[in-house]
Amino acid sequence: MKIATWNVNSVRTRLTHITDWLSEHPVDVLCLQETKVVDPDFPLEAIQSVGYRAAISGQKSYNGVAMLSQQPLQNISSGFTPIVGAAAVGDLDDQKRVLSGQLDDVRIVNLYVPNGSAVGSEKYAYKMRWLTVLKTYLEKLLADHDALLVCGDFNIALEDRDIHDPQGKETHIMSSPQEREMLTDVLSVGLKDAFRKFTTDGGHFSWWDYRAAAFRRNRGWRIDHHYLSSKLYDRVKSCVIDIEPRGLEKPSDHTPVIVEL
DNA sequence: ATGGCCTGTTACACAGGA
Repeated sequence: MKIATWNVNSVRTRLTHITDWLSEHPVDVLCLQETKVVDPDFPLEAIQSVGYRAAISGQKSYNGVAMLSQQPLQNISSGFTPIVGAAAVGDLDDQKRVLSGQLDDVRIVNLYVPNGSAVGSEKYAYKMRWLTVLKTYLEKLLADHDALLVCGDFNIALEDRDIHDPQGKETHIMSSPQEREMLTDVLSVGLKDAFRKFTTDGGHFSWWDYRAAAFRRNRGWRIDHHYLSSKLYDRVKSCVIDIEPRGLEKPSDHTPVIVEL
């Protein structure tokens, strides 16, 4: 089984990149983030034309997640609320960032973690609050599903080897010590990084800034991840980053990351 | 040289991204 994650920065603008990629890489499930479209306007026909169906949770202009799959997913759930209850979630499900579904025995969670804007900002506090609820959400899911895969755009690079240049990391969004501690705490529920099972060196990234020729110079960050429960971590065969779509005309600033179970 | 870009919006500059 192959599962991929890709922040496409607008599903409509990136539609041919997505359908071309699926035709060349027929993964079982492709998890998308930042679809930036309300559900009635999701480009379903184009997705269906390459043999996929879509579970979607979108909103206008911002955020939005989708799961494209060849076979129908089971037990699709959107947001934190169905798992942890409305009281714990508050307003956090107003932004569409969480989608989950099951394929065979594998429970898949697709996440678009808040960016956080700048360390210490209001959006940064929102990111921390969101991650606190995420931990509860994953704890509850793990209690019912020992084969759990949590993927998406985490907007956090956990280690210095995940950044082209760790200088200034203490105050930079995505690498501040508080963010790293918070994500480490979330993963302590029982999840491990699939990519680091196979690749230990630096220089491997999933996002490059549009500015300053960052991709050409490989000045990137590894912020898109697949985290696996112990059962799946033992079973995972590969985890690779496909940098090719980042080099296309008018690309997303992120590129797909693929696991094979 | 510490900035450079991109997307969507009842847009015509701005918010948000990372």
